[in-house]
Amino acid sequence: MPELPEVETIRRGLEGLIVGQEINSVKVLFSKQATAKDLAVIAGQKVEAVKRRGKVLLIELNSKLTLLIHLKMTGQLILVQKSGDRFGGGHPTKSMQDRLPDTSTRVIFTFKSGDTLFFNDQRKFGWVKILPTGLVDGESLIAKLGPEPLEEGFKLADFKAQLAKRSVPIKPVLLDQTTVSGLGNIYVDEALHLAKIHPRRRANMLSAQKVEALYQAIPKVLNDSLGYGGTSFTNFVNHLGFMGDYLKHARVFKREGQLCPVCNTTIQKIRVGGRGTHICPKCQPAPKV
DNA sequence: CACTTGACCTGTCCGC
DNA sequence: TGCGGACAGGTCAAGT
Repeated sequence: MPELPEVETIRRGLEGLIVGQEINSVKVLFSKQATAKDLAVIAGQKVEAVKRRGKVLLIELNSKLTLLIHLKMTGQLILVQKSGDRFGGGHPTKSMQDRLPDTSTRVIFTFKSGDTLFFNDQRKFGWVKILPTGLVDGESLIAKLGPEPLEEGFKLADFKAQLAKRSVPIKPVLLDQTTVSGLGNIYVDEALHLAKIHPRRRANMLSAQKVEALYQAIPKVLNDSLGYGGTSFTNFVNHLGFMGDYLKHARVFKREGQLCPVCNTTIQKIRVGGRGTHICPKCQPAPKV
């Protein structure tokens, strides 16, 4: 479930807290998601930058190595700081300290400072791996990613061309990371509602106006969510263990039975491409087919 | 090649 | 109360 806004929320949080810190040790508790032998080399290295590509978090280390982390659906990355009062009261360091590690903890990174970074993942779909920084762009998943929707490289003309090539419903096209990177089930539903497009409309049948509305809706919903610290409805928490607030402000996602914020029609939940999908039947009229 | 389906996992919820 | 089954959804492999 962590999509672009959730991973970016974690990235921003971690960036301010671990850049410059030296890693002391790494403990792998579940070897299918991370290889202890490979990760051992990062002991003694310093964090130089925390980046993101699509939904993948990239922690760059000195000696030109990068730690790649994908949270998939239930992954969490939580930093427990040694000194709980370093950033003033109120953050959950104390309680997280008591709670972690827990049964979903898969990897534990310990810093020289005494801070600890926990990679938790209830469903074990996520992964942690280490690569030479120069090979990150060629990594199988990253090499295929489409443009970052919040950056300059996301161009209307390219987006149009991508959609024109696809005859399937627009929803799976947006979920496909090669079209645009970072979207998942939440923000696809939100963007399609904002653009007033039914998720079953064929991508190559959308009018130029609809494609443009969608092109604008995508960064809009992502930025809105970033402003609320992402979306939490099952597992997502940020780098300090806090939940995101976007769901309270969502347009349609997880709101079946409630009223559309635009026209007050009852929101429905349907299935598109095997995915639970939320729509306003009035704002997003079904294609004729 | 374009597209669809199943697998990977575990916790939760629903109906009986 | 317990149990089977559906469901949650990101990505990849294998299928049509």
